[in-house]
Amino acid sequence: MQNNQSESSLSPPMVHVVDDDEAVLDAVGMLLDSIGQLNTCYKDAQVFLNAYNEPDFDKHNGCIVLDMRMPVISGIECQHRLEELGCSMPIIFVTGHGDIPTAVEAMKQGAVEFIQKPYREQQLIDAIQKALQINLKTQKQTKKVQQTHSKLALLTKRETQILEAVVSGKANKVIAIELHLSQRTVEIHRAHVMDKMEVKSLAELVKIVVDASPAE
Amino acid sequence: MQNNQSESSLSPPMVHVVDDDEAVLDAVGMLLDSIGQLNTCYKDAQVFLNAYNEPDFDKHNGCIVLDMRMPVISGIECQHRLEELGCSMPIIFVTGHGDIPTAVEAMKQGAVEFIQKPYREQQLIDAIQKALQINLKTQKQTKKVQQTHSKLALLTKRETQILEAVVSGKANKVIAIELHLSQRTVEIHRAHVMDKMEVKSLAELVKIVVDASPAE
DNA sequence: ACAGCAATAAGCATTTATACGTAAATTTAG
DNA sequence: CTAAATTTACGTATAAATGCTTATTGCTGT
Repeated sequence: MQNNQSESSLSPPMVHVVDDDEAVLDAVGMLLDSIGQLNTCYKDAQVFLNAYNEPDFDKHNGCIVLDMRMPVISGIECQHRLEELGCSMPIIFVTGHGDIPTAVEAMKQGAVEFIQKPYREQQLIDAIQKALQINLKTQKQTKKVQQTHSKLALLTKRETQILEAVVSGKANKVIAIELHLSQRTVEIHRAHVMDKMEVKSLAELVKIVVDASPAE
Repeated sequence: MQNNQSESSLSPPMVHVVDDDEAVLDAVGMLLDSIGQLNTCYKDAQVFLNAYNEPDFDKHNGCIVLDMRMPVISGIECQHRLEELGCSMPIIFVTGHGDIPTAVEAMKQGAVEFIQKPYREQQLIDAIQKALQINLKTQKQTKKVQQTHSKLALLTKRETQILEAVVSGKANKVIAIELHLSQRTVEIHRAHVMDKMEVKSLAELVKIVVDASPAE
């Protein structure tokens, strides 16, 4: 297994715009073009989801602007499908005839904005900017966690055991007794752990391991 | 100064109801009484905030039902104040004449529900139940974080400085040079930090400090 | 003004903990 | 069977924790 992380944070983010009203779609597309923002437009949710499932589709770098009221697959439905597909891009909803329960539902599902038509262009641009900022932050965090997991995968069983004990704050002496080992053996495993995890201090080790743990 | 954290996770949760309409307030109070749910009613946000700032007020065990439209201090304003006061109780908004932007704003600020009047009683009960569940889940974490902050507040400037350096992984020797101190002085401050933070190992220290840091 | 206290700083000595280098034996998995 | 993993001994060096002591500063209450 290798490090297959591409440097997505370096490539420009894509804004995916989904709206069944072609006039709106074109307008938003041109608006984004005018500010030099990379974008792709989709005439309905199904077309977007199909594109999303293409192997070369970047599922994590950018954000999504979703119209609420669309035929066949609604914005909310699309949000749910994306959730299931593990999409990490923030969603901005745009709607003409929204009601409060729908807006609340969308926000509870994690939407970053819910904008009503008609809106000022700047309003949408601000929301997109904010969404992209959130996305950038998520990406960095996710990347770090994945890198830590790659390193953790390189540890042997014993090393993992020692790592857990060390991170939980036990002294080498204690670990040695608990695992029926000599102190020297613990020291060597510990040194290997520090090497493989690419850290120079216990503090760093604890931080990256805790960060990459279940609760987050 | 002592450990003044009570074992709130063991005591029954309190539902705080804030509504300027006395009829509504009484009705909700009785509804909650009828299902055996501990509750306190407040006739406006100021009364609630005053109670909140009483020293014996449990700031973390329960949830809050907030009316949106109230004189002097609105629901949203109250939410903001509570946020600033470090309140970790989930908020359920109830409103008669809400609009989408307000609802979206409330949800963005972390509200768990936004219910429109008139609502079915069961709807409110479900929301409260869900809020209390969320509260239970986050309580232990929040409690730990606040306890850490209490301990951090007991540190002197120097000790805080040393803490930061230690947590960032620097050796005493390095810290001594950077702060123009002798190693012995660093060792003493460090020992005081360990005492005051009530930890026995560097690993524990790093964990509680990182846990209680801005990014969370 | 003076005594008392907390914070800060530091020296000296001791013990414990951690980090490595060298060497070698055993076990395990491909 | 070979390579990687695991284990350990002996020894040295650096780092950290701790006890005891001293001293300066700045604030506080009488």
